[in-house]
Amino acid sequence: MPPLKTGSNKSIGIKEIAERANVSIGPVDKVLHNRGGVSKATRERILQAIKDLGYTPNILASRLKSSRNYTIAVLIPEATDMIPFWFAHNAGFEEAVKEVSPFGINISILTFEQNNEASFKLRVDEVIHDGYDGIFMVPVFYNETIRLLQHYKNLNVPVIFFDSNIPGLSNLSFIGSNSKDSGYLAANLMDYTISKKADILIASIEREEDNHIQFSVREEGFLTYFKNAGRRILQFTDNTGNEQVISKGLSAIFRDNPHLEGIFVVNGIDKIAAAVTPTQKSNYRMIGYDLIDKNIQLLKNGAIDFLISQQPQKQAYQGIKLFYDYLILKKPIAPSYFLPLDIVMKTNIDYYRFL
Amino acid sequence: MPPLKTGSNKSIGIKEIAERANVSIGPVDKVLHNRGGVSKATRERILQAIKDLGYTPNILASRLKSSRNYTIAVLIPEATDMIPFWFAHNAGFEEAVKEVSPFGINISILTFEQNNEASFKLRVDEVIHDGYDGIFMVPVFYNETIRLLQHYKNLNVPVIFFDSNIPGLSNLSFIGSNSKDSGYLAANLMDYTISKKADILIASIEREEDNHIQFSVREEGFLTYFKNAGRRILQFTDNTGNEQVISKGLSAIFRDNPHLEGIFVVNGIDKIAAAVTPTQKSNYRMIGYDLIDKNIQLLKNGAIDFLISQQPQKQAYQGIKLFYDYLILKKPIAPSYFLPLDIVMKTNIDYYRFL
DNA sequence: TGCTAAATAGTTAACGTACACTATTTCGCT
DNA sequence: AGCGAAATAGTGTACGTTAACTATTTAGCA
Repeated sequence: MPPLKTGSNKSIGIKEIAERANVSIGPVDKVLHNRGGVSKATRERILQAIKDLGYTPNILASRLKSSRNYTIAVLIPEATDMIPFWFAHNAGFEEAVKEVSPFGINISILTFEQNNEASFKLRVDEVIHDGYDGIFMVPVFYNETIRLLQHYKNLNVPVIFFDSNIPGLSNLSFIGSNSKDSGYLAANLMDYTISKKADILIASIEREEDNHIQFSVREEGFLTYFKNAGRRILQFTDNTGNEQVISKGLSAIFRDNPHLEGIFVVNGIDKIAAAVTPTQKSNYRMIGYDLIDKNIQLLKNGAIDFLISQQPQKQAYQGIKLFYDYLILKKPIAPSYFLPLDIVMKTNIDYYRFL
Repeated sequence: MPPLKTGSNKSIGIKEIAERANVSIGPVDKVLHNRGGVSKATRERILQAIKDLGYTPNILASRLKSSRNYTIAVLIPEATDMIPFWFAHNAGFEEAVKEVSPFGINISILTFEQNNEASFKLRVDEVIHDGYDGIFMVPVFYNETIRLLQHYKNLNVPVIFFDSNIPGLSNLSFIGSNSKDSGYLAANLMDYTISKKADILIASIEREEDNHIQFSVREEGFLTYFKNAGRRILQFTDNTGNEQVISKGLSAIFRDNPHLEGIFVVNGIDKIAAAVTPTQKSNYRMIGYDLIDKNIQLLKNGAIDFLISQQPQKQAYQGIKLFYDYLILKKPIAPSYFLPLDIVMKTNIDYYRFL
């Protein structure tokens, strides 16, 4: 059998289609870019020639000549010691920029405080004022997001959400993972690792600076799985952030619930896991979120059993490449891209530490 | 804080470095490509100018002009109904080719029969005879692989292994996953999902056409985890491929081993799972490999609990992009790239069905 | 009909690089 | 010193596209 070859050899350029349409390359280029100034008849002929010859633009030559630059504004919460989650995206942005910058796509990273609408508004003002060719953002605050969208809708500038979604808006696309499914998955995994009738604790940490909606959707997914399963599900919510307090609270729960075997931690698993002694831990399975350094440490030493990762680097990487697809390659963009929910444990964590 | 901008604006080309080195672009180009014909002194000056100005070649212009083409031979076992695993790579190859073909990288897929060294030899002959600019291959047969490597070593043509590795050879790199770790991971997962002292069965199907080495390494990793764990580990190997026979064999094992709770299937989990009745299945956890269609079906209907994926599409995609990195961007290539071992279950499978 | 403006079509100069080709310099040798 | 070959340096064209600019045609109107 003959080997399968890819790629075409004879390149068909605007010169060829000009020839076939009996015009010079001028009008061809005008047609290709909808720049007007071409009579209807020749336009038709050119269009036909393009179809006949199967013309595909040479993006190399195109980029070389035009050298139009696109700057994408990346609106992302600021990573802090409290919320190190947002650190992870950087690697993805870097990698993506390396690939697409020869094509004129660059990014401006604009951070804001996750719990501070004013700081978000400031950035939105900036983005509107400075004028970007694309927006890649976490739509944390509804009203300001709307404002940004409305401004850029008229300008036909692509806005893509990531990490969390607000459905029904005029953004071009969303890339991230499905929070509800992630809760459902966690429940499924939990179900496998504890005994049939054991109780489960849902633990969370209430902090002003967090994205509550996403967390409650995780919980919703988790609860959906166990609906009518006849398990007793307990709740523990801390709002101090103090390890001593958490430790005390959990100890009381452990004492009062002898059938408890699993702990699903909606957020801040580093705090929760640190508040559980190794002796206590040996009786429970703990599942939580996010491959931040602290959590990886806790996973490795057995304080955490499973982490579910939303692959932030990949979100960043793929997201930027979506702008490349849209702006340079003119490819159609799907309304949403869901990345896999990775199950990470002690024995496969090392493979997830890089992009 | 000012926004972080990426990418440089003022482009420095060979013209600029020529100017700074007080020569015309001719010698600059010669130096850049080591084509000789430049005196030592001017060579030094040019090199210095390149360093001073931080020149990076414009790959767009470079590609546009030279239009040198690279064809990569992909040596991969033929996918069949018996071994559908190799189907999965196609999507990855396609995706990668789409991205790199503007840069002149194309592939020729050459398939061989996995259990037939003669067919492999034929392909090696072909690859040697036709002359390729890169080889991406599954090194199934040792001697022929050596022959191919020796031929291309002198020509400085990059050879990259994928899926399985033969360490210590002169290939440029390997991309795939670590089979031993995958067995170890499976064991870890199994340990979580069955009770403390339960027995485990390791099941496999012996077929001529399979890659035995990889399978035994999986088993080795699995056994390593349970070394000294005090669990009883049973073995079941079928060499008929007949569902009836497998079913009988398993039933006997189930009958004789009341403490059996987990089944680790090294290969051919579709056959094994199909031979277990739903009633029987309710007593066991089953973990196996490969996201082939049949297995996905079985995972969805509960006949399989966990699948470990080696991400064949991703291997294919990343592998081809390695050639792009090496041949076009002249980036250094690491000796090995290990892809994550994904844990897939009913509740996250849908996110793994695409690349 | 003749003139002008508007509409349409054609020409051309880059973009940064590769490389073949030509021009100049260097240097050995008689 | 003068010649020619070898070594080195410089020039120019093309890759396919963009877009500004120029040329031509069409059409409106007095």
